[in-house]
Amino acid sequence: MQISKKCSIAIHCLVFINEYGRQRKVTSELLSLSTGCNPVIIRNILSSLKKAGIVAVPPGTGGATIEPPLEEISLYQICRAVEPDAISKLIGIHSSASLLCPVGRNIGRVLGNAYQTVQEDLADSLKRISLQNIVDEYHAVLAQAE
Amino acid sequence: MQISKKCSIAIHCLVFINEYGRQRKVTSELLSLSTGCNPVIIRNILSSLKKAGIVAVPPGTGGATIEPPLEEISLYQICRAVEPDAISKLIGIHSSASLLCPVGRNIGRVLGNAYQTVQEDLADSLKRISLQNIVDEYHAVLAQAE
DNA sequence: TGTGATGTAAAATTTAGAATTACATCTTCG
DNA sequence: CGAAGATGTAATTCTAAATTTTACATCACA
Repeated sequence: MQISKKCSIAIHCLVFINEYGRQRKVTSELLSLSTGCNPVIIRNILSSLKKAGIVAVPPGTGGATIEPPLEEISLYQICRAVEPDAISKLIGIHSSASLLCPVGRNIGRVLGNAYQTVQEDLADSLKRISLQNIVDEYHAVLAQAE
Repeated sequence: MQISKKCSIAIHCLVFINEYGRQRKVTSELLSLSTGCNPVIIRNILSSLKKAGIVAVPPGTGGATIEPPLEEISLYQICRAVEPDAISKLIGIHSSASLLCPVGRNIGRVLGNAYQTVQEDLADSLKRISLQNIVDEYHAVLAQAE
């Protein structure tokens, strides 16, 4: 029960800013048109990305730009910025187990330990993909779509 | 938005069956008491595990048993059995992107390609953990809890 | 100082997950 | 045979989480 589409929307926004940010001012309004979701969601996402140092948004006047070089931005950072505990809550654990049963009393801890490895593997996997990779992929898909 | 607690409940059931299945008949009623969730959910989960060849449930008389050796059952198999497309839908993709925008038109495919790698990594990670590992961990936690 | 932006809180809506109800079916035992 | 104790599953209801919307405060520049 966990990684929502916020992460995908964030990537969409970053690709868009990268493509068009030099030609025009990219506002949350514009991004909301391209992504098809509410401007408020965009603002929340940009706000999170800003706090993580991934984008800069000048106050008052608006218009987002990407801060670090694309190779240095990983999917992990994006995901982490937008949904801080998506990864730690990757696999849901039932909280209703009976304390009267030895299995019920301890299953939570057992699962937590086992899942931690998986979560670390997932984090590593996300760290290996950079925004640069995504942008390259975007251009490849774009070229092929003609 | 994705891996539900069904997977955890399934593991709970399997550990329980492994611990007590030799002494008594483990019914869905009993498992529902230990897990704290509805007998129907347990039956659905056992039914999925049965189809995947992980447990056997004699018709009519009831009482679940584990089929293959514990080392041969991976978390991947369990997860797969219980929620066939949890992994392929690990990270949500927004479907509302505008077709009028080049980014919007192609972002779905771009994200799909990028996420596929992540999904494969996750699957590999889940394959590396066996039910035997979980049972060992359970006994370790049990010993430590005294 | 008015306009076009962003930043957020709070409420409403939608959707997915989980629980419940209901009933069909199966096997063994009295 | 037929009642009892199980599972199998469809259909419905309930609940919690995600998403969207509304509303309004704030900021910079012309």
